[in-house]
Amino acid sequence: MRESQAADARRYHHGDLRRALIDAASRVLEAEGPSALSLRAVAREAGVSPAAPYHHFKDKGELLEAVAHEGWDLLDAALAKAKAEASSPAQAISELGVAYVCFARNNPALYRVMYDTARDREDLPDQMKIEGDGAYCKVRDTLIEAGADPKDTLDIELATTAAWCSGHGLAEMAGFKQFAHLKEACGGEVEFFRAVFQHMGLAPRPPGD
Amino acid sequence: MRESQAADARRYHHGDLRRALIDAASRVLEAEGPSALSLRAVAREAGVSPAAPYHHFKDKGELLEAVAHEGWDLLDAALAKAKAEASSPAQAISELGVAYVCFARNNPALYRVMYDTARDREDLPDQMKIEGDGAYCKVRDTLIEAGADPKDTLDIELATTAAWCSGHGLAEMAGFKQFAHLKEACGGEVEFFRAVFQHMGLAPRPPGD
DNA sequence: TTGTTATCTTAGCATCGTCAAGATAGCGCG
DNA sequence: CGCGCTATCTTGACGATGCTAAGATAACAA
Repeated sequence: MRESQAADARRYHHGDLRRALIDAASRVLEAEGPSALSLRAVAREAGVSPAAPYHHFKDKGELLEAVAHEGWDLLDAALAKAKAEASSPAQAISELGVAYVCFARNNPALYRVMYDTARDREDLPDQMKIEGDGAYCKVRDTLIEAGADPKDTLDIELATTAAWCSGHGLAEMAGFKQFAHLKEACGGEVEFFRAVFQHMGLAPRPPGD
Repeated sequence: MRESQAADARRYHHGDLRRALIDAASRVLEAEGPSALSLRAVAREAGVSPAAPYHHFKDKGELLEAVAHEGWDLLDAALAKAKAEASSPAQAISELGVAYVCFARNNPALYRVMYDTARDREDLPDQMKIEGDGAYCKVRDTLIEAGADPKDTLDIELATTAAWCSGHGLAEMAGFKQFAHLKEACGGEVEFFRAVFQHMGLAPRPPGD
């Protein structure tokens, strides 16, 4: 019997179509890229009619938002893991950056959807809000742990913004083959990320700051 | 003989439809945003049938590439102007960044098309090529003029890449209203850009580097 | 003038997002 | 158990999109 399944989700005819649609969308996204992510393709992948999604999402954008939301959660988890594994706050900053860019490189289509939907809403997801304990706050906290003055709030916010923008910029650029030879010269993609971050002042600089 | 009109452009029935289509696309883009930029809308704006563009562009992507190309030229000009007006090489670096972000903020839809088409080609336009005298090279030259060691080519390329990524990252983020209060606290949008760049090590740092 | 060829239009195809109306199935209530 | 209610899903349709094929048209070359 299906009634015993976990989660308080709707489970009428299909079971939990909302969940199934998000998963189907993620599958299509990974397999065929963002341009192939049509509502009808998602419905097809989930094995339902083209109009079925409209009983769970207002429109296509709302489905994408749900997919993006999962993406932000994944990114948040990746950053948390990187922070936890760092040996020092100074190292943590650099590792957060590397983890961020690696996430974007490993999930390029999802990363794109995340920012595209954010742009459409002219807003940012909770994970990047100044309040709370999202990814943005993880970066800020790490900067404070690394020695930034927690009392100079403007300076802290600016530094966090600078770090986030740097990571996002590199994440978007890293996909272009223009940088292939630089990655090679650095001895690998991750090493390339580290080297670029050093030039951004995000990696620990040998002499005192 | 091409008749007397200027430009060696095609001018059969319409005159110069290729040119007119690019202009129409730019107009649609500025007026209605990237999501409204359909081939049919552009044809409508130019006053021709929906199939007419296919005699001048292989497909929609090629039209967008043409629009993007003009965008990169505009961006290049904006950077050249900023560099020319800077009072010192160190200032020039910061001013290049500010000019870059301002361009993106003043032409958000165009900026989007520029990078979207570049992503589709998995390549970057000439303006960002390592060779030549495009925008990328302007940044690199300015870094050298500001004191970077021109012999350490890897370091130079990494520094240029870091600068470009920082600018792009800030350009993309600057559109979110999340940062409205930061802009206010800095006393304006441009001042906000400058402040972020300082945290990225792109603005001139008081003590010698 | 005549023929050629580039240019543009008309008509059509498959797909997309979305909606309205009908069918279906699980649930509560008697 | 039976009845109805309502959420869920399907069918069918509309307008719009990217793109193609076939025909009309106008500039050029001879």
